[in-house]
This record gives sequence, C-alpha cells and structure tokens, in this order.
Amino acid sequence: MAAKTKGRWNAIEQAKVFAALADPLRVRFMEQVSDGQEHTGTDLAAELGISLALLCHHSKILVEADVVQKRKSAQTSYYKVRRETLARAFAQLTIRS
Amino acid sequence: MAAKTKGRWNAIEQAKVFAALADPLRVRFMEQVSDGQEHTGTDLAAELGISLALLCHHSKILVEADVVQKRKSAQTSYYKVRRETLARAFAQLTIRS
DNA sequence: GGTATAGTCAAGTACTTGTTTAACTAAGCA
DNA sequence: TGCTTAGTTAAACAAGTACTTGACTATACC
Repeated sequence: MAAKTKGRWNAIEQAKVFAALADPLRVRFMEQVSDGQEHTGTDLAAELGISLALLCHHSKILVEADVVQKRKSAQTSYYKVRRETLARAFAQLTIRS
Repeated sequence: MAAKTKGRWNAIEQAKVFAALADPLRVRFMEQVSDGQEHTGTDLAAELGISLALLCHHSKILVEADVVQKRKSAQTSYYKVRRETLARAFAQLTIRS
C-alpha cells in the first residue's frame, strides 16, 4: 500500500485494508497488538499458536495493508498497530460526506 | 451470522464482517447505501455497473455478515446499511478493553 | 569456528472466491 | 393468457488464499 496521508481512498485501497482483517488469525494478531505496544514475531506466533513461517505470511499482509507497522532490529522483528489506517478505513464507511 | 446483540464477538465472527467488506464492489455497495436510505437491487446494480446476478451474489455476502439489511416486497428487494454491526466490528478492534 | 535463535522464501496442495452464462421463479400488467 | 420486470440459483472456470514443509539467511553467544 502506498503511504498516502491525504485525500480519500478509492474502493480498491479500502477493500485491501478490510481484506487484511478478513481472517480470524489476523483479527487475533490485531487484538494482540492493539495495546499499542511492540510485539516480537516469536511472541506473536506463540500467542496465536502458529508457526513462525505462518506468522510471517500473515504479518506481511497486515504490513502491506499498513494496519501494522514493522521494525526489524538484529534478528528480531517488532510489530505494532497503526491506528491511523484503521480509523481512516472505518471513518470512510461510517461517516457520511 | 447469528443475530447476536450482546457480548463480545469472537475472531471468526469479526473476520466475517471484514471479509464482507473486503471487495471493491462491496465497498462501493456500502458507499451507495451509507446514506441510510433503502436502495433497490436494480438501482444498485445500475449504480455499480454490474449484472443483477452478480449483485445478488455480493448482496448475499453483505446480508449474511449483517452489515446490510434486506427487505423484499413483491418482486423488488430493498437494501439498507446496518450501522450497528459496522460500529461494533470497528470498535472492537480500535478500543482497548 | 560452531551452534542456537529469529525470521524469510519458495514450492506444493487444498480450499475459497469472483465472475459469467443460462435457466428458473414470481409478481404485475395488458 | 402471454409478456415484462426483478430477482434467484446452479454450473463452470480462473484466480487467489491459507497452510505445511523444508531450505535458506543473518545475528548472537559459547
């Protein structure tokens, strides 16, 4: 997803955000990171009860949709929620222009 | 989707709501009905530029996820947004318990 | 250097989804 | 009765997705 900060999204970009959230595992991922803190990949994999390979797959989709931010330090990846993207996608569907 | 009105959704139910919104055509459907008014199937199909058969397919997914309400009178179907479902799904991801 | 840790990538498979087409039902009307 | 309108359903196919497995990279520690 392009790092757009202004203007209204089109239907394709918006659908991509919702598609990122359209999986139970990814919903649970978001629940985990919704405390606003950073979580490592291994921690998240353990909390979700999945392999690191599968976590890598799902996290890529969330990062690509920009609902999650990723930072890598040494071998470890850290993930945290991007509330702005969520708020924006939600507002656009609920608030009448 | 079960007509639940109380309690917290589980990840599967919540993912289903987002999956319903995870398609550009269905995002545009929601934009059309987000004025709060009822829209007929033929009107929506015309506005979205798709066949009635395809509209029927997509509307079923939205109704099944309970983000859209359907009423049928004679041959005509009427659709309107269900804001409560949207608000609830969104709140559960953004607001910390 | 060797080994453990954390993550990524690629191939394969099974399952799901979006779309088109054609056949079908049911209501309204002349 | 026949024709039109509005919608539904089923079959078929292409494309996409979730998951597993195994191989691979890069960092840290002994």
